[in-house]
Amino acid sequence: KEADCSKSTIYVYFKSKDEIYNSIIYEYMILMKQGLSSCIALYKDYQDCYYAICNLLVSFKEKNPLYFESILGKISIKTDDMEIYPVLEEIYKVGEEINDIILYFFENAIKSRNISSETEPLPAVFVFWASISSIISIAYDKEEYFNKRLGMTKEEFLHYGFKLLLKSVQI
Amino acid sequence: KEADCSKSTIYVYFKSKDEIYNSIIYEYMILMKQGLSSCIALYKDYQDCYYAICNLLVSFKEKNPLYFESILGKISIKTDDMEIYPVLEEIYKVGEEINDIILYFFENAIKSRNISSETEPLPAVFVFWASISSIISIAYDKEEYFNKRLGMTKEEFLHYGFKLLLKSVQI
Amino acid sequence: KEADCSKSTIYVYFKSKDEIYNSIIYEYMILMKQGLSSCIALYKDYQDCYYAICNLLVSFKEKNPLYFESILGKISIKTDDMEIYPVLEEIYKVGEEINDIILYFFENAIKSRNISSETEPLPAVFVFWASISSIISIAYDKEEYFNKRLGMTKEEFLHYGFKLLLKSVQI
Amino acid sequence: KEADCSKSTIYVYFKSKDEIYNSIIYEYMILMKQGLSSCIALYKDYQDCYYAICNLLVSFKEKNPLYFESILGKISIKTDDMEIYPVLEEIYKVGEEINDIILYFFENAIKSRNISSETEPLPAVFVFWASISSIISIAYDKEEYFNKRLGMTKEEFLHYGFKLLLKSVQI
DNA sequence: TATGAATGAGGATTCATTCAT
DNA sequence: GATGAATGAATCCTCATTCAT
Repeated sequence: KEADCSKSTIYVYFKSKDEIYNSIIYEYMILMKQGLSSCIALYKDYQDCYYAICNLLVSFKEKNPLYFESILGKISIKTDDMEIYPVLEEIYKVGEEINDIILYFFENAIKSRNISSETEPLPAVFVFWASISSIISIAYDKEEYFNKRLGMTKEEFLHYGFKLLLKSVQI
Repeated sequence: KEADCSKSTIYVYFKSKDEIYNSIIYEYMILMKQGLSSCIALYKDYQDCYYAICNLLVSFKEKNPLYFESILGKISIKTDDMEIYPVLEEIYKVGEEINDIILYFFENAIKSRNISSETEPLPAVFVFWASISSIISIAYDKEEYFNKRLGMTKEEFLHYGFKLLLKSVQI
Repeated sequence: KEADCSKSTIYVYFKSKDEIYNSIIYEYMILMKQGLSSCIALYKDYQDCYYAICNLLVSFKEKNPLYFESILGKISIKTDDMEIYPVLEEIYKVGEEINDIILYFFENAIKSRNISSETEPLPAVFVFWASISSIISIAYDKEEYFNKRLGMTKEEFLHYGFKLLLKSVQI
Repeated sequence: KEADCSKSTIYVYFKSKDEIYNSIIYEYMILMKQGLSSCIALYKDYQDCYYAICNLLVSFKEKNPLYFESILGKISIKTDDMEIYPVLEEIYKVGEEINDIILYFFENAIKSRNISSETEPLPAVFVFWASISSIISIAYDKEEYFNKRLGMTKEEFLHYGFKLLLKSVQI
């Protein structure tokens, strides 16, 4: 409806529903990568950068609630369907690039002695990736509950969560 | 097949597929609650207890990969369907009890000065809940990738993730 | 419509359209085999038997014009789909049995010196099978034309064709 | 693709898929007629001519396996669609001309006392037409089976079939 | 003349659910 | 209480055809 065209027209541009889905994921991942690059480029202070990245993810959840988890879930996944849907290969590549950006953030913060040198940067990338995205998801899903039981707005909860996580690697 | 009865017979006991699904979730949540209670009861050292809880969640993912996320997602959620499916009310209640158990763990660890008194226990419950479950999920989903790129087994990655998280609240 | 049930009901009994199609073919082939057996059993004179077989085929075309060619086409064909549709295996077997019946007819007629001993019975089975079925098909398809241009009824044409064919092996 | 034009362009030259199909058939029928004329002109010996015609048909099957049956099936068919697709009228005419060529072959062979004077040439045209084309079709469709069960190559089977058929009219 | 873009109508298939017995 | 039989509604997808340019 939004594209103002009939169902059959979609099939002129995409081979199957799977391809539509993968293409959407791919587009969002490209945006995600660009957003992350900007964060790294703009914020030199590691804390500013960290929160900028967190907020970027929040804005993705805000704009694409339905695809948020899918986007993150597609990172670092190889499948046999890659031969059928070449876009999956592209998705994998952007996923790697996204990982590399976060990895760069950790390595830099270790070098500048802002986060503990004990931190193994590569696994930490995935621990943070998983934790942050999951915190964002529950902040949205359980917003009402958090208002009532915790007396916290979604934003307050998110900030608390991001801060707590960061402590795990801070000196 | 496993229940050794026909599809129609299921409808004698459950109103709909949704109700079946919710009932399964409910059963698993009861088991989860019992498991958590046991952890709290058995392990007096806060670290032992923490890892016991983590391992409990891992064993749930192992046994019920398909329901793992659903179980955790259903905690602390109120919906309009509660009037249609009374089991949702029960799910909510067990969810609260599960939260209370984890909360008790945090409060105790704060009292015994094992974890930082700055930690706000109630929001921390949710941050940990979200992070641990998400780390477990990606450990299983991206196992192959972690083996290759990180040179880590699933178990090593999980232990690293759990340890890192705990640091966020440790003194 | 004829089965007085909805499309979905069909899928309770058959896995796919292919399976429906193959099952129909199979049923007709069983009938064909039974019909041929009866001919062989009933008619001891080779000419009587030959025409009885021809007429049997005509009656099949009459009753199942749409499947007639398919039935004959499925004889002696092996395909990779046999693993997917077990009924294809059955179709192949009945096809072989049908071939054996016709083969028996030829061998007997050779033994009884009614048809030429030069005739190689096995290839002859297929030549006759192909020719007779094709003659029947055109007799029905071009009936109107034959009426006008040849001044022959369908039945006259068929009889002429069958007789002509038989001459090819007669002493 | 082969015509190096877009799908829509086809519709400039043809009204519908049916018309494309009929036009292809028509072209092949013209070729068939020319081929048959050549056979008649080139081979004066009736046997040489007969086998030349058979081989011509085989080469048509070889080159256009998908259209072979259609080409032969369209001969001597009148339909109501003739008003919609004028090419069907043309197809009918060439069909008649093809019939006349074969008819001429039979009449000549009867005159020259090479084939039996009992043979009614006009119906024989159709019996041979049907039989030869059907033998060719099964030779291709069941080639593998014939190799195994009959120990015959496609070519051997075809030659055997053509020879057998000819016996039906030989003196 | 040529075509890019679009699509309606249909077709195969699935699946949660119902209901008479 | 248990179930065999049935199905409506939806979903993914195809394809011959149209039409504005």
